[in-house]
Amino acid sequence: MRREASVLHLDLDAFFAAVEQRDKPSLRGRPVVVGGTGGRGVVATASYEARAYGARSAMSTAEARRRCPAGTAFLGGRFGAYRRTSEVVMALLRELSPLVEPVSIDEAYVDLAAGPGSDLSVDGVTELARRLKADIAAATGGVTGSVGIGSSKLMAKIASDLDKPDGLVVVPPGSELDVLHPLPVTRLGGVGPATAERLRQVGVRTVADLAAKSLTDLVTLAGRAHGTGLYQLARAEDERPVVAEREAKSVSQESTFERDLTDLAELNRLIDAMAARVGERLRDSALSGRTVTLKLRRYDFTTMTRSQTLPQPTDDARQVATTARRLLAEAGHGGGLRLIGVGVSGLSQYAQGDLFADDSPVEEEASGIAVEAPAAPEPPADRRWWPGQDVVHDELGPGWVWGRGLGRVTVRFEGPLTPPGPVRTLAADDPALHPGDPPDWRPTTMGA
DNA sequence: TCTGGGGTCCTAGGACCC
DNA sequence: TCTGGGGTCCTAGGACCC
Repeated sequence: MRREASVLHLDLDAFFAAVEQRDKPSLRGRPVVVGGTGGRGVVATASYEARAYGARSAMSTAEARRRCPAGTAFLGGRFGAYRRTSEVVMALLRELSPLVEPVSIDEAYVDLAAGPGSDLSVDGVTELARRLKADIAAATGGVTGSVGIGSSKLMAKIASDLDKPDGLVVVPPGSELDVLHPLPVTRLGGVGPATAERLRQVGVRTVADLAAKSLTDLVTLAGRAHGTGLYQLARAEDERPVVAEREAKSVSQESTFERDLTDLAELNRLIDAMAARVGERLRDSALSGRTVTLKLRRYDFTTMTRSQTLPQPTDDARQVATTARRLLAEAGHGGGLRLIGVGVSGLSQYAQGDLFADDSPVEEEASGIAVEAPAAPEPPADRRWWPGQDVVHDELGPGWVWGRGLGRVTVRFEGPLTPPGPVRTLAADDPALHPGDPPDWRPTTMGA
């Protein structure tokens, strides 16, 4: 805990949904749910309008559909658009200080004490946050964020959560415990459902209750590391530094299927495809790893992992795939699998095979698909389109997919800088309709 | 039509080594 | 030769986060 409120936490509000509402004017002010739109999808983000009907992150999309009224937009994610917007925000944070720790695409800590601004008084950081929020909204086309500032990561994060959305809370140094102690323990990072239930059983509901427990009690209850952590957080003791660069510890790829799969050849082909993507990502980041992990989720949702550590690190898709296939053969797949994941951990900087790797196109071969899989059947025309997708029509211009089915696709033709636009239903195989790029939300100043 | 996908960190037991 | 102790690696699972 520092003597000044010099740690800032930013949390963008309902971020995915906010980007969708920016780019799709007809959705502004209306309920929007972003996430998996298939039968086994879950909600990634619900707009505040959708939250009013009870839609929540991590809820199954089926449940959100039950709760939300007709006309609610259920969209798959457009991660390229989110990433671009996030980069604009992170760049603004780096103007405050070089020490910026992104936690996720929509969240970051900033160490203001490492920045050029010297006024770390409560008034000073409040004014800084006010300007930051205005800059973010202006640069992103209206995406808002909640800012918390305090004497530690703990307090900054708690503060940003106190007044969502579009909030600004500074916890003055010295008042940490006044803010912390009345809160439910579940507001502390690291207290999830399991820990909350155990704490409840010993009469702990608030952070003040937690602070009354002895270190020994908490270690017994939650384990050595976690118990010690809880003991300190309850006292606002938090010395965790803001860390700009964190090295990746693992790279993985997983997929839940629309229906449970039982066919070994099909499962092996999926392993190959996932291994190919993992290998590609490893090589993109110049990493290789020694431990290959296969994750399986069975028909009954029980989850297991099987791993094997190789003698040498690898970034080779074939080696990852071969290892994962063997792990699957040993683990079995009786009853059917709903999910498979392939991952590599134990990472190091340099790929062992790099010096000798040919740069011929091994990837298709490595995936196994070109070698032994029958050619994937061309998906039906309407399967090319998914809700929320950016498209462009040769005559009608840019727009986005509202829905699809029965050989048709419904598109709304509008963009971030247009008024709400018209809806047209087209043949799914309309040759004039193409996948599009995320639209630019910034008004063009030069002729583009 | 229950329950995504990408991660991190911790624990615990057994193997193995000194 | 009847019983040690510590350290590291590997594997599996669980809790948690966004």
